[in-house]
Amino acid sequence: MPKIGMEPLRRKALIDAAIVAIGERGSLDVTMSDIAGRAGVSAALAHHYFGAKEDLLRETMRHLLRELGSETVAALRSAGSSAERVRAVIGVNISEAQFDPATIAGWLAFYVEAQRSAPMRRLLDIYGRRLNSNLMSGLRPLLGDQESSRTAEGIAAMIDGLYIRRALKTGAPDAASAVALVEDYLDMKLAGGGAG
Amino acid sequence: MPKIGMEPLRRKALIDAAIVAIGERGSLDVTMSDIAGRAGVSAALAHHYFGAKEDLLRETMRHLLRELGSETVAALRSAGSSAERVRAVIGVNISEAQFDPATIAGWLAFYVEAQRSAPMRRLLDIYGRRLNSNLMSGLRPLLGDQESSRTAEGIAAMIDGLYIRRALKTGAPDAASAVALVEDYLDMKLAGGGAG
Amino acid sequence: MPKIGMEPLRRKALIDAAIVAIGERGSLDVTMSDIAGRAGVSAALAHHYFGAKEDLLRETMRHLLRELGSETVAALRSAGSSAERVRAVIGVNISEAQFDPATIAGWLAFYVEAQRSAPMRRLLDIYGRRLNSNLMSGLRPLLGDQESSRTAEGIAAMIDGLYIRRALKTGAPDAASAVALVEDYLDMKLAGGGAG
Amino acid sequence: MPKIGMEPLRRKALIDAAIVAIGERGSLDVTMSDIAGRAGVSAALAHHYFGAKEDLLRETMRHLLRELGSETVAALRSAGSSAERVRAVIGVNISEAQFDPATIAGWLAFYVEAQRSAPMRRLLDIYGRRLNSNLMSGLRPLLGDQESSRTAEGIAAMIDGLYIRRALKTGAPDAASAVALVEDYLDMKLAGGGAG
DNA sequence: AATGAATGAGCCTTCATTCAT
DNA sequence: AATGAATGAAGGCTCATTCAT
Repeated sequence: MPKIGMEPLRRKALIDAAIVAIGERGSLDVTMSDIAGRAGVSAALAHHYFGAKEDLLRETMRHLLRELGSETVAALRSAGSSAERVRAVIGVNISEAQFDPATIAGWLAFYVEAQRSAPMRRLLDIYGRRLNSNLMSGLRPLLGDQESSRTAEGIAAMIDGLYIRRALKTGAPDAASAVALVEDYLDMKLAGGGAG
Repeated sequence: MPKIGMEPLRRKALIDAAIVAIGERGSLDVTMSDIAGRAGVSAALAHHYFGAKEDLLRETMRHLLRELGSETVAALRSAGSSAERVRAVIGVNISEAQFDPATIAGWLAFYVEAQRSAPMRRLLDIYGRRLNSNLMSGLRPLLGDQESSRTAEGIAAMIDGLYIRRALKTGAPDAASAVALVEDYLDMKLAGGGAG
Repeated sequence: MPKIGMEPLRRKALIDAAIVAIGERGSLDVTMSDIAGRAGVSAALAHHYFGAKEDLLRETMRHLLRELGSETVAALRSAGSSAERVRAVIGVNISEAQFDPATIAGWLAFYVEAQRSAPMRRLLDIYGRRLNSNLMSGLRPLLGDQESSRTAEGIAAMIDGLYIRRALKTGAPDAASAVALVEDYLDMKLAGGGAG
Repeated sequence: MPKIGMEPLRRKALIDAAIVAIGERGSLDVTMSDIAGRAGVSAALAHHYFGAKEDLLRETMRHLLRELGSETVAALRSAGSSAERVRAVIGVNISEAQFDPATIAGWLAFYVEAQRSAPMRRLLDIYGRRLNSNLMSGLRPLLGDQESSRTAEGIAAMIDGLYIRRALKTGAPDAASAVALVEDYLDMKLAGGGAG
């Protein structure tokens, strides 16, 4: 019987391969042949399923976003207090899964690409807004609108900064220390520090 | 007009053109022709003066580093207290000059490239160590070794994070707000907040 | 028409085209585009099948060697006496097939290239050793070790010399005269002439 | 005072540099910059004195020919008998001076170029005719017209063959053995061997 | 006499993409 | 469903050559 229902499998394999390839190379500057080869198929098939390279990359990014999204939902579900919600969001963004170099390299590459590609930027905006809203929902009950906003911004910046530093590997903190650094910032805020 | 002594002028023009091109494109994925064209010369001349594309890019990065270095030295010179030293360093890294989108995009592009290119990574390491040492020299008298180290790390991460967010332009803070955000963090630390 | 199994055909066509191109030009200084064009394909395809220009050239030389090898084997098979073996080897090296200007130009070009390229030199060494061993196997029973060695050297030198003179076309002898010249040398040796 | 009469010095230096460069590279595929650099001048000056690369190369070849010519004249002057004349010609063509690898590589390179360039071919033809006439003038009194012609051809072929083998260095005979090989051929001819 | 400055032309090579099977 | 075949377009790099000084 002819192989049926291969499409989802192939798409998944290609996206996974793309993540690995991008992770290794540290940028989106990977060839379709390379990705397809890692997925065990021909480059022509990759085009067959995704259209153009750009589409495959966009799907890959979407995949990363979706994964982060599910992890976040799961983490928030078991968070009781407002503070716990904030910590959950921080924890997910700097979890072992997200903080592995290949994944980080992927994120970075997409950040770079987003400067040029509107669709990519739109995807990243979604992520940004979601992160912000998740942080705000935990912070607002504790700090008020203005300070919450400021704090969310600080946390987000720190996370992004830790990502980029981690990507370069040189003396970058591991996930645990990174989380500690951000939570330390949060703790100071919750303790009433800051401009407020 | 004399046709002699063009080399330094051309090198400068080519490096400036490279920064602009990289800034516009948001990555190192620019062509020699593009860069040379912006500098008003042929691609062949760019090769004549720099050898290979890689060399031109490395020189460009070196230029960025050197500029940041001079600004830092100047800023530190007029800093009186330890706290002022730290604020000076923050101020330079998020100065109008450094925080302009094209320059930032250049930095980012080099960060990405550093994942793959050892020479680039070495250059970035220099920057990282210099930033850290500058921060530490101001923090240590105020916070002690351990907390200084932590704080320096936090500040550096925040700066990098603000850079990357700024590169995407979407709703990113301007230089002034960015400085305020980092100084807020610093103030809390100096006020005795944090893990200590 | 089936579009499968083109590889061996294309490889053959490209190698043939390379021989013609090199023959016309008289050196390896031919472009991939030229070769590909003669084979009726794009330059990109030539790269697809051979990797780099160097590889195509090496394969081309290997092809020349292999052809000479087969012809030699065939000729030796029908050689009865020792003397006939020697004549067979001479005949093959200066056969109509080998003595055609394009083929000769190819050989010459490879000789030149071998001065610079170790892989090419290795290939030519194989040819040299094989020619010598073939000549020796016929000569040794008739002339003894030392004189055989000398004679083989003389024959080989004469053949190479005739090749190079033929390549220049100007007043060079045709295959028949060339063979006669070498056989004349051989006959004198067999008749007891020379230093012995 | 302005440097006067530099022209002949520069021309000589450039031609010498060309010989060295060609000898090292084993072909005419050398750059004007390389040659000029070896001569201690700019590439522009080489053009100033020679016009185009082709002209410099032609002059270089002419120089090689002229040198061989003078050596031949000198050698013939001290040759008494006809046989000695022939040996003198052989000796000059395979003298230490002519048989050094760089010079040989130069000759070979010009042989190759002559396939394409009419002017080069004309120069080589001069050499060929001169060699033939020199050999014939010594052989004719001893062997008669027909056999002389044949013998001259054989000697010339052997010399060319020894050159090419020498260029590849691999197990090629030194000048002395090479001379011995050709003289052995000559001796057999003079002793009455051959087709006659 | 001599050279730095500058370029056009050309070549190798890579790669995304299409197509027929 | 899958792939080998094939190519156009583009980029990096080299080099002979010209020109103004």
